[in-house]
Amino acid sequence: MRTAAQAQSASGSRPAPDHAKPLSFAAIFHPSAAVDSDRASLMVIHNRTKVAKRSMRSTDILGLRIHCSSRKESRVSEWVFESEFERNLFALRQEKLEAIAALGQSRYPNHYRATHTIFAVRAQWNEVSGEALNGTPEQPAPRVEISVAGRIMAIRAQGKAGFATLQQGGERLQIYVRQDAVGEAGYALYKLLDMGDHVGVTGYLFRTRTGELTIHVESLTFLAKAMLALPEKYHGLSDVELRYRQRYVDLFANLDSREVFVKRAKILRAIRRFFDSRDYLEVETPMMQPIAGGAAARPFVTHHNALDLDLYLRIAPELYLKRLVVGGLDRVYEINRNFRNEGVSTQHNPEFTMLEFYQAYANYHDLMDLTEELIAQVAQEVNGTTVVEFNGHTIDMAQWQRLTMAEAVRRAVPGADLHDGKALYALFEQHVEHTLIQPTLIYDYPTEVSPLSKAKPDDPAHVERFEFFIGGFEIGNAFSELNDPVEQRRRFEQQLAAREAGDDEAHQMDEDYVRALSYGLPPTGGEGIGIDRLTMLLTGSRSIRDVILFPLLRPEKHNDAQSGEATA
RNA sequence: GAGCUCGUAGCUCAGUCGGUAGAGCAACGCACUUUUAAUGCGUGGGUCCUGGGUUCGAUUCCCAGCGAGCUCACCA
Repeated sequence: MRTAAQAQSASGSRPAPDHAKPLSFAAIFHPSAAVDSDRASLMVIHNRTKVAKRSMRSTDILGLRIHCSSRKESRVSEWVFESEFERNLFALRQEKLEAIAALGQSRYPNHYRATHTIFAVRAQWNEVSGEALNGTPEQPAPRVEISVAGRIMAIRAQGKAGFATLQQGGERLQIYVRQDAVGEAGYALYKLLDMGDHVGVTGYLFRTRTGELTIHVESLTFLAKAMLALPEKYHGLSDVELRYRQRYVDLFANLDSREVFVKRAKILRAIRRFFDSRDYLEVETPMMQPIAGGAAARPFVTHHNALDLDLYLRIAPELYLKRLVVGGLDRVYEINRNFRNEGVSTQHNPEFTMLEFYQAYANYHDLMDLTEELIAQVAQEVNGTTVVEFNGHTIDMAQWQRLTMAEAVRRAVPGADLHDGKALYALFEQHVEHTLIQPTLIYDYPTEVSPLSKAKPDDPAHVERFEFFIGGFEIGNAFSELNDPVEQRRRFEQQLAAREAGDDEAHQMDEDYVRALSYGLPPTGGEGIGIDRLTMLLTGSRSIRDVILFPLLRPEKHNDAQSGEATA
């Protein structure tokens, strides 16, 4: 209901109401969608006294109801505004916007041309002294004229002058606005500004008596208004649910949060550089697949209407990437989303980002070397060091340990039976995995637990497979790929039997994949690395939701509609 | 899916041994031309998550629901 209304108003096609209705968000945001007198009535809410405000809640103004607090009659507003406080604030800011327009400023200007980003200003003048910038009364320094734009994150007015802090590009810079420099209209504009507003300023750089680099503003341009209140300026937004649901607020209110996603982008860039420089080809394979293969997991199902075809969101790109190697793309990698219809936790999100790469003529030993190099190099590029702090541990992403699974289990569980593959793997998961804080490669997995891996030539009980662990959880999984089509078909048939026995995570038969292998897959090594988890490590984030911009949450329910039905 | 914890102003948090609530920031008004969590004085703002129960009375106690966090299980 909410989304439909918003979509309609956003498209501008919503017809004007044919009779007076409670003032809606759409009406405020798209004045053309509201009758003119709706706007006029907004203007009335000015200089309210307590008495005036109270009476306004239940009184018609100009024959139109404002409904400041009549929640049940104003459902659309109810969806948008959290409270009467917000509703009033929005209306008040709307008036300020009109007052700003009356000063000759555009309400929502189309552009602003700054000469510098705040980052650039800091880069160039952060170390320049106050003497050099300000000069002396006898010998003033030549002025550094610049203009920057940003969001107001702090504002302090003091009579006929004031300071504000602009934030842009994750950096902050103070501005100083005084009436005798910007004029009466300019200062009137300054006084109409609120925390969260966007402005552009032109002026010259100086340092205050406390030494802070500041723009002495000579021209102030209004750019956009914040119609809602910002989070508390000292603590920021700390409610984790709000941070995830309203990431747009989290990102500008908590610069640490922003930094995580900047780093995430750097990680992706570093990975691409790493593989590009080794002649890997970046590819994109289907996210919607008729058969969800390449991993053991429950898929999401969707439907293509025109083809009347059920499709699965992919649980892995693996089988398509190996088809490409059959096709002669010897080195391929893909960084993209996988979808698994399973639980959520601090380490699991239903959609997550996976790097997978395949290299013809390589085996798992080659991939071990490549992995250690990749992780160390990415850490170095992103953090400038290979050492990270994670969950109270100091981890060096360049110091690796390699152990066979049998050896790892033997150390943790003396006297354990190392010959039963499934039991060995269970012991590993139970006793070893969470202890692998420092980067560790575990190799030579039991064949029983590795259906897609190639057996060791001299030891059919083990396969050429490794996983690697950092911070106590798995980051990647790699093996020499099974490329015998007869063996592959046999394993699919085993999976099919398991599926019929009720295992809905067992692989489906993929005839076309077997056919691809039948054309000849060269000996190939392949690996998958969880990008979200790697990002957690490199940013010190303890939850996967802290490294995913919009993690999956249950939609918020608005209680008056829901609870009414529930109790009926 | 199970267990534990949490839900009070826009935000960050107190508090009520059961008698319908407070602070700081934010907002509004006034003062203030080098402040920076500006300051001073004043004002407004709350279905204390929702529903039910116990009670003279529930934001507080009990039950259920919704949402979130953590841990465990499955999984990467």
